[in-house]
Amino acid sequence: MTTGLFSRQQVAAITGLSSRQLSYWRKTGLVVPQCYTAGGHARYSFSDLIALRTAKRLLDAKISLQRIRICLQSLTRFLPTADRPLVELSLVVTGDVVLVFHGQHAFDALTGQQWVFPIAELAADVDKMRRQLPEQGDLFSADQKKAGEGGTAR
Amino acid sequence: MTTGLFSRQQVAAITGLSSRQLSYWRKTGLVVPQCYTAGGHARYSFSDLIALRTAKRLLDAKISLQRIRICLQSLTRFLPTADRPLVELSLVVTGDVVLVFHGQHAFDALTGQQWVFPIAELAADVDKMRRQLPEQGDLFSADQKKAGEGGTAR
DNA sequence: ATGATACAAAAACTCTATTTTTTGTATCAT
DNA sequence: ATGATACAAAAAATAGAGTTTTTGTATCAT
Repeated sequence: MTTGLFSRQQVAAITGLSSRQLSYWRKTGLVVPQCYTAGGHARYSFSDLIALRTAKRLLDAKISLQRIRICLQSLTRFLPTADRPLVELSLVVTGDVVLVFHGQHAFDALTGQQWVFPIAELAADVDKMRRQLPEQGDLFSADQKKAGEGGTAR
Repeated sequence: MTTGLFSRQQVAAITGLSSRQLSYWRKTGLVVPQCYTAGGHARYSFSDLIALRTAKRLLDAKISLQRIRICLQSLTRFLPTADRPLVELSLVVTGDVVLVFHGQHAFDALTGQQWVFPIAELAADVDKMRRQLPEQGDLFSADQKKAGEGGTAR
């Protein structure tokens, strides 16, 4: 029943995008409808809708079209298995960045930088530091005595 | 035993920060030691170490001091319960952004924008769109017929 | 209705020059 | 050793002019 392909008007109504945007995005290859009528009119599939919706969200999040394109480039570069990133992946968008979460990893779709500070790592750091202290044990106690002036500090 | 307070040298050795940085950060209020000796010498607590370490990580991640300060401001604004964000919270840093994860929410510590695209939401959107279609049912089928030219499109 | 085109306004980007921040090095007093 | 200070180099932020991109509006042909 709703195997549907959607016309421009419908897509505009559903996604909140303007006709102008749809045609420009089509022209520039950002989101291209998956099929056309014999008459050459665009017909958007459901997955197209999702791509459009995602792109609009990115736009609403102040990510410019140019950046969205960069995202798509690095996404297909880093995740070649993803045919249509805007459809398949989940993104965290904020400020200047589009974060992509993929399994254990997270990376910035704009720069490709893979860079995460997981909670666990911070906890591990505390231990690491604690373990580092013995090396300083000598200096430490020495200074502690010398700095006895500090006295009641706690 | 290791209830310790740490001297400048020790802190520098442990965190990898320079003396200059420690004093500048102290002076500008980025990370201030929790206590001083009677002689007026800084003594960093363990939680100070963590704050310093976190700040250094942000620096290494190309977040400038100025941005780190902005982060701290919005963090204490958005999460007033967090006394020392650099110690308590876990951050995801990438590119230009410092993401803060706090329970279900995530937001950009730089802009304060709270903006996340969870996977679940995307799935829900699909349903939402599907539910929106009936409203367009009339146009839809009408257009489908008219656009019968499209024929074999599937 | 759709698509193509043209023109103009708005938004975003680039590049450069300038200013401010941050850090290193060195010196001095405690 | 620590902290304070001063000077200079490096890094980052800011401001502005000029360019490109994106979008709205309108017109026309199918």
